[in-house]
Amino acid sequence: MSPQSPWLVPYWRNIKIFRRPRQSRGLLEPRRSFVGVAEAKVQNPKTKLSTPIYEVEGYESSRGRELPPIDQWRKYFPYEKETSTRISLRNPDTTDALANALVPEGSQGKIIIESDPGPGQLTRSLLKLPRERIKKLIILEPNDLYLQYIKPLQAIDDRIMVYEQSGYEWGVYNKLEDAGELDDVLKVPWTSGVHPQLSFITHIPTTVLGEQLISQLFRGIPDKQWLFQYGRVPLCFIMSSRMWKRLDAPMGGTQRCKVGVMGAATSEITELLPFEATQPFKDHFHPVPYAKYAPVPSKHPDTRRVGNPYQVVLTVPREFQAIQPGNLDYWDYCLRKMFVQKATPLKISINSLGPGAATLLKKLTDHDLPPSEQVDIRKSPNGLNVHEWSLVVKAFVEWPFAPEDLSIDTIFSNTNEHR
Amino acid sequence: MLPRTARQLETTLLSSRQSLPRPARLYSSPSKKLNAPATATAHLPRTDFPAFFPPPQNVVHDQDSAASSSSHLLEDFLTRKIPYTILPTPLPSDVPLNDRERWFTDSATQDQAAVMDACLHNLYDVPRAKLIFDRLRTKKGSAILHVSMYNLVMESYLAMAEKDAQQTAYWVEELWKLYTDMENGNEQMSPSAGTFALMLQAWHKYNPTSSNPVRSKLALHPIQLLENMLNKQISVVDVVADRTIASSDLASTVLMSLSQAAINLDRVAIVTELSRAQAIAAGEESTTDDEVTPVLRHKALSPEEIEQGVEFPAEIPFNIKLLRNHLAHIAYARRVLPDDIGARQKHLETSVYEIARERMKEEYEHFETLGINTENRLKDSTLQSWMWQWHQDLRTRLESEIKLIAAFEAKMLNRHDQSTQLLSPYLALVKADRLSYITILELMRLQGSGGVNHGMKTTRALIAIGKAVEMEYKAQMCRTNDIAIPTMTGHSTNFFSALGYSNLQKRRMAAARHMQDGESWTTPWSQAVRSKIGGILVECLMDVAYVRRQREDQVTGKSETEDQPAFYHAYEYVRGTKLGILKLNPAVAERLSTDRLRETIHPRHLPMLVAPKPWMHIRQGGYLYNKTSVMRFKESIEQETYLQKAIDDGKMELVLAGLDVLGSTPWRINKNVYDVVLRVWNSGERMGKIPPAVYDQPAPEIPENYEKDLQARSVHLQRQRSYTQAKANNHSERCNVNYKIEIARAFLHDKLYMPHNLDFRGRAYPIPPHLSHIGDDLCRGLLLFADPKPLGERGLWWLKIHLANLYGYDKASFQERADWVMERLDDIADSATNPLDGRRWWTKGDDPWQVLATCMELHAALQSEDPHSYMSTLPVHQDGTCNGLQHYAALGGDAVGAKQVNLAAGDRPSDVYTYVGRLVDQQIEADAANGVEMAKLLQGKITRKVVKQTVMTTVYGVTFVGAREQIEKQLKDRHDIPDELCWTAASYLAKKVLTCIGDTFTGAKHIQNWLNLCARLISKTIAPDRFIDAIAAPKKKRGRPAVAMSRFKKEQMTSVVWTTPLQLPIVQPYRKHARKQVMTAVQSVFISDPSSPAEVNSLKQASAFPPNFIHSLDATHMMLTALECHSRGLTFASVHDSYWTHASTIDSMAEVIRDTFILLHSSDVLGKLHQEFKERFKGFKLPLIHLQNKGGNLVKMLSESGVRIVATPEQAKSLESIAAIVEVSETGSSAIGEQPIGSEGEPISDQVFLEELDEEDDSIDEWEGQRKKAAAANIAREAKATRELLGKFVDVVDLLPPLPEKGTFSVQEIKSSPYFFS
DNA sequence: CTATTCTCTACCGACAATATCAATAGGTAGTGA
DNA sequence: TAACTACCTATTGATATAAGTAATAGAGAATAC
Repeated sequence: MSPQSPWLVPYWRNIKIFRRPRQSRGLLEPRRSFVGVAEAKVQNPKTKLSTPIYEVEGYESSRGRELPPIDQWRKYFPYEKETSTRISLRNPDTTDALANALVPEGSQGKIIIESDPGPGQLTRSLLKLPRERIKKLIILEPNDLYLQYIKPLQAIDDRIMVYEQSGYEWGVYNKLEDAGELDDVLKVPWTSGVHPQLSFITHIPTTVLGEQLISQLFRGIPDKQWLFQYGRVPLCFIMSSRMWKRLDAPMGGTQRCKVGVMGAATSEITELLPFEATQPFKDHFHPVPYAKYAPVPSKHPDTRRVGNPYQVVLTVPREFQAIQPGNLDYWDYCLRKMFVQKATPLKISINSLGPGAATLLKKLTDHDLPPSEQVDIRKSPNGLNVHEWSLVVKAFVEWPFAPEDLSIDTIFSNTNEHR
Repeated sequence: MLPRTARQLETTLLSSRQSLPRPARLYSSPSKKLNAPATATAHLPRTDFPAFFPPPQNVVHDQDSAASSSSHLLEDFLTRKIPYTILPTPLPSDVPLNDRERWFTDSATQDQAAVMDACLHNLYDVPRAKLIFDRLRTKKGSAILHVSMYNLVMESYLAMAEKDAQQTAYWVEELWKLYTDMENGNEQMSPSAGTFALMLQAWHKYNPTSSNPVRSKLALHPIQLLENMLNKQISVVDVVADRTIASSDLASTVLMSLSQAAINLDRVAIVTELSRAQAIAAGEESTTDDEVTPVLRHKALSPEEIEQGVEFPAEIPFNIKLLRNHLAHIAYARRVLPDDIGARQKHLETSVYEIARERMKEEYEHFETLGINTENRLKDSTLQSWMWQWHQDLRTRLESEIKLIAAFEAKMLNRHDQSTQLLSPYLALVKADRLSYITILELMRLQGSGGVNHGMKTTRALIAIGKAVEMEYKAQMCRTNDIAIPTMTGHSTNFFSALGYSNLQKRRMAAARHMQDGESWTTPWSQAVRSKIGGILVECLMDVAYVRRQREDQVTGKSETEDQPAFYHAYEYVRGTKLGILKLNPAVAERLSTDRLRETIHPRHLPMLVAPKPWMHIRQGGYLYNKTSVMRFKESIEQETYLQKAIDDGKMELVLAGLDVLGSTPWRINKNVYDVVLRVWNSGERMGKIPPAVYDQPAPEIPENYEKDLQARSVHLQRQRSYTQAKANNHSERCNVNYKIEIARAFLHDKLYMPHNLDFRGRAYPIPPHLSHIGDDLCRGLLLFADPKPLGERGLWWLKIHLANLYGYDKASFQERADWVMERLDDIADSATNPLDGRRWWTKGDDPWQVLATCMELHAALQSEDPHSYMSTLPVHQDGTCNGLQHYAALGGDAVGAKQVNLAAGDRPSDVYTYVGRLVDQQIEADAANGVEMAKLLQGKITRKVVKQTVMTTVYGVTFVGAREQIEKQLKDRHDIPDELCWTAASYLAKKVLTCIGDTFTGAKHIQNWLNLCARLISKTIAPDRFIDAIAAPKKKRGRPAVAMSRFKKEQMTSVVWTTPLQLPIVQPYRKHARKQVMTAVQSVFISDPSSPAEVNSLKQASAFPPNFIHSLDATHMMLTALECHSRGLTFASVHDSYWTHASTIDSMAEVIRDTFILLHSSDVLGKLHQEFKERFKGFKLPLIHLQNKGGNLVKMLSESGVRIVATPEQAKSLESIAAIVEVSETGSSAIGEQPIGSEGEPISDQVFLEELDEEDDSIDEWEGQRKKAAAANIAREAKATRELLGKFVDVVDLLPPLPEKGTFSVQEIKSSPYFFS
């Protein structure tokens, strides 16, 4: 086996599994799944700081502790497959503004989990805030190069805990708990307002994975999974405008989609900074694509291409959850099936829900019910609000002949044939 | 309670299967009379049936001489130059339509023709048909136009003249006009016998002295018509006997007028001919000589015929049927399938829907008598009874729906132009009653296909239903045409002699022509039309078909019912893209694995009761009325066109004869095995690969932290999903077995035959999909040869070996295997006599059901008084040991490889898998010694099983990734390697295994590479006749390279095409088909248009060529063996590389297998392929730019295989990126042609691209100069290497690598290798 | 005419993404010269 | 009657969709323009 360059290791592997190349472990040596803080402090970074391509005067001595000048980021963080789709805030003014918006004056003793911070511009802005506002800052960052600019901060500020894993691995949160990292987080009842301590921030990459993460996190809310077991924890996403548009799509519009409904049903979603505050992309984010063949105002602004607009979004779980605990799968199923024909009136599109689903129409238009409990079946799925959706789902749940197996698909994967 | 009763009834029905009436009833109508002819079969002399081939004993006496001489003939046959079928390369899609139509009809035209066809049928809308026809016939020379199309149109005109009294004059006039145009050459379409038959009728009906005179200036008197006929050398008898002449009276009249005309013209010969025809038709003259009794005259009329008022032949003086029959006898060289023998099969094929209806109705009424009221009908009855209900509703619905559609379309036509796509004509072709059955049955049949649980992909369903309607229409036409069916295409004691071949050819062509003349013109429907028709039918079905479901509320215990659609439409997402599916209501799906299914199977999917109709043409053969294609085409009309051409040219005789041989083998169901199968089935238990009735694995439990922990949740979901999948698999397996049992039961007391057709490489497959010898162990266990042969001493011995093989003991010498069996006679006897209640030894074998069958056969033989004279029917197999590698080894002369796949003799069989396993093991030992961790882990764990699949699949070009996957699976199965290491270990092993295989089969490796390279090069070429246009095409952007590059991509239209030694042209179908959305009533459907041209997929062309070539070779070997076995009187069947015959004839078959293999491989197969490429692709240009790729791999490979192209020193300088294969010529000659891209220069002559042009250098400069002037500064930026390559082309023939050198192994050694096939 | 991303990965039997919406093409009807 | 425009509809093309991409090497094609 030729030793693989760590750079060639695809991105998802670092997210899912363990950062170190296989070769670094002995064959049967158990996997080290987690690098603790203490250990990380003692242990020298495996990779040495590599010599930068261009020296910046006076910078080298503080390198790591401080970030390079923002116009030099391309040189200090050159193209790497692993990070190529990870968008990070680069402009310190923007991050300052964001930090202030997220932890405004008057906040106290916040515990913030920042997942996948990249080089850490935002991290630094957070640390610059008045000390009493933030009690603890937990960083989840898997990339070696970025860690070189994150870890030195630990020496400066003891509020920082660094975990060398991505926040996209569910396992890492179990680790946090096991390590007692969240022991001092209060469990705040859902009805007692937004969680006063805990906040979550993450940069969302421009990949399917990023978009997945967002929808997964919404899905964690109804059953109070993940951080939501502590209460209504606000989430801050630095995400593509493409994704924001989907979340923000108005009822009845062509953009309205499943994740938009799920988002609206579970959370209040706002732009934490105005759109313009993070535009244009090249002034605010890293990486800026090589301009010659991929100019930044792209022809297709709504694709996952690096360089398309990014912005900052805040989501706060709603106190009243339209999705009853345990009903998540039903919602998922109904939305998924119905949005196939999102512009077709319910009267017809309801059939997607299963054989004989047309009988649900009777329930939805039952004149014995108050008008607020009825649904206009001439509307199409993209024209329904959350309340109307909850009526549809309710009818479905109560339908004795509803399909039993709501699991993702009934199509066999055709991978494992052959005898 | 009612449900209980129903349940009981159901079990009663199930368990009493065996005692149900014999299946013959299944295919017969209630009337007893029909059965009579069928039973008469038994009394016919053996020689007459199956009459397709001469009885073996005729051949036996000169077997030796025949064998030895045939071997010479075969050798001559194989070593001659193979005649190629050559057609033009398809043109790219942006070439104007007209230029493309000569060979490949586009689907818009196809649709027009099909609508016309439909409009003509039953005179549905002849005026519209005429409009379309007039448009179509402007496309002179297009492939779609055919004289039989003209004839059908004219026939309809004539019928319209009669039907529409107001318009008689108009139609008659149009008829004569069209004829005149044909005669005077305006149409480029010469009239045929059919045309004249029509014109004579027209004259007869509307001549000035007739009762209904129509004045037409163009009308011709029979005298003139006869003159025209004679000019075209058309037989007058053919005219008289033509299909379009409906009655004997009319025929007689036509004959008279022709006779009169002949007298007037003083053509004595014609007069004589006609009077003889008259005598035949009058029954005065024996139609044939003494050998064959005239069939028709003595035939009793069938009840149907009596019903239809067919008159007794003897009662009329002139019977056209007699004449037609006579002609058929001549065309088929007297081998005509007697009506009574074909009757049951014909009835089966034509009356499926009626039979199904009767059965459903019966079932329905049966329930009625049980007192189940209509209220509960939807809930409690059986599948059949439901189907009957659905059918009633759907039929009514369709009747009104079709009217609505017709009205709507009529309205649209008034408002708009004619271009609207019409569907109503198609729907009018088949009665609503049948449309309804087709829809229901097809949906039931497709249930579970495409990996959809209890359902199917919409696209597939709609197309299948549309196609079924089309098939039904065409089957009806066949029945109406009622052409006599041949039982042979001719035979020859030797297929390979020139004389034998030309005999075959002559006879087959005469038969094909006769069939074709007897059929009226029709044309296939496009995929879009099929899916639209399917859409309408399915939509209606979903709307009307309901079942009642009942369930109890788990909390309240209250029972709820609801009427639900029996079929419903839904969408699923597959990796984020939508997929439309049609599903059965769960209540229905449940019944499919329990209820009886025979009503749901179309005979198009069943074995036949008589030997298949011999293959005469591309869709002429196999089933008697249901048209099947002789080759299974991928979505590629290119393949079809090639085959059509090859058949037309008479090159396919041996292939077709081979298929006939395979189809002529009679089979029967193994009753003893069947009984055991049935018992297992009814018990519902899991055994011998029969799945249990109720899935027996526990569902995964929900973990505690499921609610809170995202990770736990996703793990559980995954488990749940795989459980659901396994359960669904169980169900669909159960359904499959149900089908097999059902079919076996239906044929329990009959001989059955498997019609065969080919895949595009020439491999033969039995057409029946459910039950055939190509199926799984269960299918094979259920099948026996119908004709017994005495075992003999050798037969008994082979039978034992066969048993050992099936059980899995196949690595020992033959004698050891036989001994092994003898040691287990006790177990065998126990298995045979007490299969289920005994020790069940058979169930532990590799192929349990076949083991059981063999145990029974062996036991019976040993129990009999004289085992050697035991009449055995069990097929005994001879399997090639890794057949693909055998062919490779023979091609490459690999000594080591040959030994391992038993081409070379050994005292016991070699096993490649073990061998490769050992090699890998040795390397691992070495690595382990060097301290490689992974090697230490894997030490001693490399079994045969681990490497087997990979070795097998190297023939198919498995890649590293694939191999790793296979090995990983195997390692995981061992359970002695930690799961998380399996993957790494598999990576490590995969590399080793692939290298070891390469080392063992060096010759094979080289050949594989050679084939791959050839295909890679060929698929990137531009055909010579397209070349000039191709490079001149992009005019807009003045030679911008990007444009040129994409241009080249578009111009990649050349598929790899080659010809097998049996002259079958093989076209690789891999192209990048553009697909479009087509709106149907159910949903939009995403289909490709097979007739629209598409670029080749060169990657696929290259990677699939080596396996395809090898398969075309093993197919050839099989066909040769089949033909030769037939000549020697052996019963033969095959599953690609497994050859079957009676135990007693194994020895002779073994000899044939070896002879044919040796001769095949002695005929310089590869050399011929190389030669063919050189000829077929002569002048095909390859843009040099395509040789550039990442890492220069291609150039490196070419260079290593010895490719050199000649270039001038100047050129060489500019060709650095491909320097490895450039040879600088001293003389200034060059194989590289140059042409700036996209310049609008004058036409370029061919010589520019060929070598030895002194002026060429000048021309280069000139071009360069021009370009520099014209081009702006940005062009100057173009990278040097690419610019230099872009304008350069080379003949692909110059690039084809020389053949790799052959190794030392000589194929003659195979003769003495006992384990070559074993 | 380079950098980056995407695709595909074993042959055959046995084939498949679809709803929606904006933009465009094409046809009709009406009108006034 | 030819020509023009406004208006309407059928066709075409582009785009979004789901969501742990189970594990992932390496070549070749496609894409960006």
